[in-house]
Amino acid sequence: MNLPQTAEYALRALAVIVTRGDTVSAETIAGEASVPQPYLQKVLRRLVAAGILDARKGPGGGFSLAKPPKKIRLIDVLNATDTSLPDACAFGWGKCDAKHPCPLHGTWSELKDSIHGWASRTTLEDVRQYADARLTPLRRRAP
Amino acid sequence: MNLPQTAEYALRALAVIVTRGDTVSAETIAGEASVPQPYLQKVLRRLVAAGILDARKGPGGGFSLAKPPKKIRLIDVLNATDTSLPDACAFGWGKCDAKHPCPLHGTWSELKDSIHGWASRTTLEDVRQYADARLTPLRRRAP
DNA sequence: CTAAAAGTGGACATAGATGTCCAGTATTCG
DNA sequence: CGAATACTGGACATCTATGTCCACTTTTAG
Repeated sequence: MNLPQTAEYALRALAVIVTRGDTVSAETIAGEASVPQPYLQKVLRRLVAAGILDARKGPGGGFSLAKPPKKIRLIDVLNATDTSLPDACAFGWGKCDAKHPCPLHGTWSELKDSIHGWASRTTLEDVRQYADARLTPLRRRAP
Repeated sequence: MNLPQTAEYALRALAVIVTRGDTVSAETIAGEASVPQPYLQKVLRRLVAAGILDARKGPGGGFSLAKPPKKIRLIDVLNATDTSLPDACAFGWGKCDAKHPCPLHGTWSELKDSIHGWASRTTLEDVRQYADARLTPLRRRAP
């Protein structure tokens, strides 16, 4: 019941990029996010393919967000990394809903709903704000 | 971000056993829960080893709960199947807490807490009650 | 124009989760 | 007692996620 490594790495990379606010090279991201660089490259490619990141080659190149942080929901990131959230009936039924529930339906729905809610509601803007508020507290001191 | 098959199978098996309320053979469980029997046996063994189920050999034998449903939390079932819930820092930091948070700490904690809460709070008694209320509505009709 | 920086694409390797099988052991019942 | 019923334990097969490597292309800057 964990995020796949791939998805976690994607989130780490995006956290680095969004807190920096501009273009960051794969090498830098790998260092800051403690991700093996060869694999990270592969993950970043997927985020580019999904339209979440822009890539720029050549000296000074790297990766930057392709849209405003507020427009990038965690669920978009998870989709881009082939990470499926709990969806199917936990009891293995093809049709399973409130009208024709399997024995696990109630219990399982609670979990599903809360995970889906989290992934749909949270955006990179939330990550940015958190990091901004908690990681650089000096900036916010009263004069 | 799904439960491992093994854990899901364990939950299915327990749902069958708790709704029946007495000893059920592996063959019956496999049929009702749509789980391949050879693998199910392996899963059931783990639940026995963890003290969640009792096993009885011989004709009329099978598996039954080793304790009252209320005493069996989902998290116990997950532990018995080696299913770890999200725990470590999503950013890869060794130390990461509210005082020294990584950039993902806030976002990640929301998810972790809700999954942990669900698994710790929910017991097989909840599953039993749900099944009892929703799956056999006839029993509950007014006279 | 050319050399260095940096991303791209795909082949290949590995480990752990999933799943099958079979020979053994215990228990019940006639 | 002995035969049928179930559970037990472990060996073995397979597939997917993870991870590495390398040759290639594009872009910048002098």
